[in-house]
Amino acid sequence: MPAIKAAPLLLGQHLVRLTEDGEIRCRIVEAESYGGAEDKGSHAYGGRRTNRTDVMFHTGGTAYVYLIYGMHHCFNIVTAEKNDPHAVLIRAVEPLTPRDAQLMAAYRGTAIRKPSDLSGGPGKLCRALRIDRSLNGLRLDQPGGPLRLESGDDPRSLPIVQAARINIPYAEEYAGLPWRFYIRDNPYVSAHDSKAEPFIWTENRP
DNA sequence: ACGACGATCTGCT
DNA sequence: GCAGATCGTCGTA
Repeated sequence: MPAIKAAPLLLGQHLVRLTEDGEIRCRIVEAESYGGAEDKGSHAYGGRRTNRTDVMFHTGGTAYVYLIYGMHHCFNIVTAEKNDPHAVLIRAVEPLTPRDAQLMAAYRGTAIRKPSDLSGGPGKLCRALRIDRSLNGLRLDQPGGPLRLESGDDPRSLPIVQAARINIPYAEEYAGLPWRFYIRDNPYVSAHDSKAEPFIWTENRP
């Protein structure tokens, strides 16, 4: 399905990471859509298919992980059919239990003063969950896999805020589009938008 | 083969 | 609020 439709549906869903230290469970609280070859903000703009963007052309449910600024990883979920490059960038997650939070904090290796320090931001959550490019191209629907997506809260019950995407000034007319979704007032979200109106997701939104 | 730059984060002012 | 880190990727030659 198109990333713009998949992004709000991913809110509340669980992300499960299996490492040698055990399993970490969290739920997605912020997601940003990168939709199709026409999106000037997307790595696959114009249908650009390179070694890096190749997995964006895979079928929905595949992980797209890349390195940014030479030091941070970003994790995306591919959402459409083969050869149609839609993906949703996961921008923030919330640990389900104190034990999950504790393991994530250990992986972060920096002082956690507020919830968003732990996993509020695409690079932070990747560090907190030990996600790197070794997971690029991974299927997220494999039981027992190192990283997987499982059903969690029904997004229809969540107050969802739709706001502009972050940090894509080069995207021209696509830069300001409200293609970022997050759970209202959630402390793990990377950036709140005071002007945006929250809504309850229905079949016809967005 | 080279150079510019990025879907970010951190620490310091 | 802002500079610096740090390297894979991609366009250009």
